[in-house]
Amino acid sequence: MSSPRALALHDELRARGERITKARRAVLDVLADTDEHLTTEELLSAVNRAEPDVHRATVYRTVDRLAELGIVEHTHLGHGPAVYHLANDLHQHLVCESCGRITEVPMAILRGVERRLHDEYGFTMSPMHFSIVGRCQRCRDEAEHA
Amino acid sequence: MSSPRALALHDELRARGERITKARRAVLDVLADTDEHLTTEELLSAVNRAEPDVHRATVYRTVDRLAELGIVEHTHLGHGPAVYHLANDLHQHLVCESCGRITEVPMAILRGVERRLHDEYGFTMSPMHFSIVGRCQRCRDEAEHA
DNA sequence: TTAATTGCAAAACTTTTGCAGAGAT
DNA sequence: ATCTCTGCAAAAGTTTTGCAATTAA
Repeated sequence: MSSPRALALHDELRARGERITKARRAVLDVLADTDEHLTTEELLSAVNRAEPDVHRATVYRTVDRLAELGIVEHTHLGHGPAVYHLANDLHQHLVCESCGRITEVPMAILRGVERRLHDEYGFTMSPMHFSIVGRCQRCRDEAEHA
Repeated sequence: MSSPRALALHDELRARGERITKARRAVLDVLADTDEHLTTEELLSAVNRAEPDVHRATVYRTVDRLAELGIVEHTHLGHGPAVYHLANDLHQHLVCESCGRITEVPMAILRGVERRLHDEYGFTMSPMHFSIVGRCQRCRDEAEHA
């Protein structure tokens, strides 16, 4: 039931000397199968639908490992737990502090800051780990008409 | 023992109908007295040096209240607890993922992104709540010579 | 075989909450 | 006097860890 995308990841992992277990397979299957950003708790539920015995601690350890390997990334959308997703397709998250809507924007939006931080501060920015908080168009409009 | 800055905040709070208690006084004194960014735990220790009976829960409630009033802000530097500081003097934090060094840069650095997010996405950015993670000059140099 | 990985249970860590009493205005 | 705020204790929510057993390679 693993998608082609998941299968490719299995191969990559094996090539890097990692073991493919039923827990890891299930985690990768879930992540490869969705565009959502999942908390560990959501990930656990989804994994448990396929593999009821996989333990919460294993999910934590698995995403940690996958993160070290650069295969998953996590992001903080706000307070509360981090959300995980596959590491391809990097993008930046805008979170509306009013309605919670999440908008994904290309990393290119940050190129200017990236350049300035590098030139003026010698600081090399990593792909954004945190979201940008603010207010979306719709909520802004609503606020104006109030 | 309250600094002039702290005293001004007492006045502001009273003017806004808030009560000045020994816990709140202590919290404000600590925050007004440092340029550091403190976790609640650090804040608690500092507060307890002056007021040993002030409880952890009260510190949480106090910073929450002060945040609602716009008097303090908190920022996430990385994983782990948030850090609190007085709300004036807004700046953006760069955190080096290698050595942990924190660099403060003026918010102006983000003006370009702010503009693009507004123009292209109708999104109004709030003063940055999250830090920018990356690698500082020194760690970058060290990595190159290895 | 054997070293990595897991399940479990327990703990660690951060934050929140209900409630009765203390305290600021 | 009134109503906010506090201390306490307990719980809730998230993540980590030690260890023995399992399992992929």
